[in-house]
Amino acid sequence: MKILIVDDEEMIRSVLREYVEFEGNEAYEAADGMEAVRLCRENDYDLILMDVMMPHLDGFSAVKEIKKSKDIPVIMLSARGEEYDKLFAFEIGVDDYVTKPFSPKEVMARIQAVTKRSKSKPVGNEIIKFEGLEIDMAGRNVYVDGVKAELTPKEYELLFYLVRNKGIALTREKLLYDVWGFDFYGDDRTVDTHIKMLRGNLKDYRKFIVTLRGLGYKFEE
Amino acid sequence: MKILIVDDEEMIRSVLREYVEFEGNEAYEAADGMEAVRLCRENDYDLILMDVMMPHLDGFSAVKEIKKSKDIPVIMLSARGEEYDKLFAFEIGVDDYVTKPFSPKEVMARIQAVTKRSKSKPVGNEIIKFEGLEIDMAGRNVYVDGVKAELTPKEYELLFYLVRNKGIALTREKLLYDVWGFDFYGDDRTVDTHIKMLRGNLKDYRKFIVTLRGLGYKFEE
DNA sequence: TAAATAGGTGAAAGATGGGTGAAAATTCTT
DNA sequence: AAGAATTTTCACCCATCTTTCACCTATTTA
Repeated sequence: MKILIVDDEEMIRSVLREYVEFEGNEAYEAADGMEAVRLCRENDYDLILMDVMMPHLDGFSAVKEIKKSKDIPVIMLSARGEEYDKLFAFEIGVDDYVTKPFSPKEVMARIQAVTKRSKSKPVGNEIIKFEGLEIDMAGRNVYVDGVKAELTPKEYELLFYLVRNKGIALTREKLLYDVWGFDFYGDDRTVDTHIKMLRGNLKDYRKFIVTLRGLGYKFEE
Repeated sequence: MKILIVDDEEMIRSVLREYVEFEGNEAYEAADGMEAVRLCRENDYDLILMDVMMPHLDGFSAVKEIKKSKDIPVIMLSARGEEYDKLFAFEIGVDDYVTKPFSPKEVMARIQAVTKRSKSKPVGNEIIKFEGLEIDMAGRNVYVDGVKAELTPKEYELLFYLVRNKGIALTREKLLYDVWGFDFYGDDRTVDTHIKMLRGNLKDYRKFIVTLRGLGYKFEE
């Protein structure tokens, strides 16, 4: 098993590495969220141990970014008393979390549990329907009145994001950050163009994508 | 929640029943499509777990028949490798499907997902009410006696700000600074005009926006 | 009561924002 | 390497929104 350890403290990384390797795994290290994201783009890991508080890019944002392209189990490491939203953690797909200071043994036990669990993780085939618009996020399929709509990758991402946040007003900035990624530094109007394309592909159901003048867009049933 | 389990194998039915009841739901059983259709005519269920392959009347045909009169969420149970037309499943209104052999846990997760989805239609967004005035900040919606009020961006911003600070006296200067932005160097009376427009759009509920002579405005319940 | 002050109002000029199409840049295929 | 597909930028245009301002009415004060 290839395990990526992400923490800004060299000491913690080396302690974890020792135990991870002792159990017969390969350990890799990253000193902050940014580096973790970069490494995950280029390599495949079986599990990530991710600290919450780090310079440059915090653990949550990093996980969010990584989970966009790869579904890797994640265990968060947080300092005792560090307040964070567990529900939020669950939403972005964190599998478990450990509070510092932790015993390495405890971490190893969590690793065992998570990897065993994720192996039997079911694949979702959830189908969401809005009138004649059918959306299968897991299967990356969208049907317009029963006919498969051929969307580009960005269009799928954008639509899925809008649907996941249906009824909520989303600014262009938020869309760019969450759909395009924190590292996208481009024009706001990029969103407009993709919305245009998406609307074109949704035919009659373009009505679900509502423009909020002066703000952005939202998906509304 | 009343859940109807439809499968010709007694074993599968009882396993599912156990889990369904464990989660605090009422379980009902049918051994084939025909029986399921009959039961649905006479009773109301909140969800149906329907096997595809069954004697007398298969799952698809049964669902098609049931959906004619009642819109009940359906999760299909299909054997691995059983080939069937997913598009057809979409069309007749199947909400999700699970492949056998499945872990009961998996099925329960799907049930949760499907029911949560159909329940959370009112998006769970916080809607603040003042008599017949409903305000949904996340969704950028304002309803006056149930009718959507079409506000301009500034009007939304202004109203939301007033409501967030309800009961608090706000000077024109503070409103300009917080709603318009620190970099706005314009006339005080701009606020007046927007208040006017806002009041016009709130109809009877204009009364909530109180003028404080010599000071500014406040929102008061 | 008259004058002074503050807020309400309507109209009109000016600014802004978003849809759109096309072209440029990038990425993916062959 | 060339070609195709996709993403991104950008400028134009029009509808909408914002802001100002002059005038009016209401309230307060002298």
